[in-house]
Amino acid sequence: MADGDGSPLDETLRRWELEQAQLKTSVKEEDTEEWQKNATFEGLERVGGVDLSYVEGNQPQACASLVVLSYPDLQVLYEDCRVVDVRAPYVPGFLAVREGPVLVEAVQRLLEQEPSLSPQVLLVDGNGVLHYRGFGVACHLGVLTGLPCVGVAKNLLHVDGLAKDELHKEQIRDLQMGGDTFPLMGASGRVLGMALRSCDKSTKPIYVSVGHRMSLESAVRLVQSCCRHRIPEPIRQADIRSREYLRKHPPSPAGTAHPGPERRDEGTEPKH
DNA sequence: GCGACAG
DNA sequence: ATCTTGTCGC
Repeated sequence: MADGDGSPLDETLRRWELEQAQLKTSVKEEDTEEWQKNATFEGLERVGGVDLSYVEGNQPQACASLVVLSYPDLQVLYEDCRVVDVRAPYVPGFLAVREGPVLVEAVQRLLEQEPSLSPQVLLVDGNGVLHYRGFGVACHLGVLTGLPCVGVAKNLLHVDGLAKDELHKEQIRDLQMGGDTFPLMGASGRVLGMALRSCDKSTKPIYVSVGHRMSLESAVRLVQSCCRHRIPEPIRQADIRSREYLRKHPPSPAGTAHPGPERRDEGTEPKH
């Protein structure tokens, strides 16, 4: 994206790029799970979802949430919400740098503490290979957790010629019912993902792309089978619960780091 | 050159 | 991402 002019920001972006490129290199042949091979996903029992909720716009504190739902009935089996520090800023193309670390931690906690509840696949809020460098947050999480991952974005990332142009809008209008899709083919000719009308109610599609250890076809079918609303239930629950958790456990403003539950003063200014 | 740009 | 009121529909 940016040409190197030597600015500190540029340096940082280049470093992030290299780190991600390194991770991408470690991706091996797409090995898939047994349950992906049959049309009804027999053998699939647990689907995970992750999301972050923020306080205002740029506070370091956020709530990271990981939920695991039963499949196919989509009942919550596991929930983990906690306030975390998010250091990196949001930079389009580098969402994984911002949200990846805390989400990986959440997954690893589950794998260690409740392995029997481990998700067999993870739905991620963001893109997979539908990404500037073919390595979105869903790929990133997949590599670092080893779990099959699917990227689910609520908005189209403009990459490889894809854009919300007239053609795109027309294709959206042609989506008649829940389950309808159209491929997202970049100028390179490669299919980077699928636009999916996830339910009858909403006319705005979601954008599904491969994250890790799964085919696009399976990914789309899986996501659609998890949709009671526009957003697939695992991600939706993670979103709802992280937001609720923040509301109930408001992080202290700034600098007031450690749990300082007590404040004596009622007003800002001591009256004299 | 400017703008567009997952969350 | 987050801030917002009402409103339409099952």
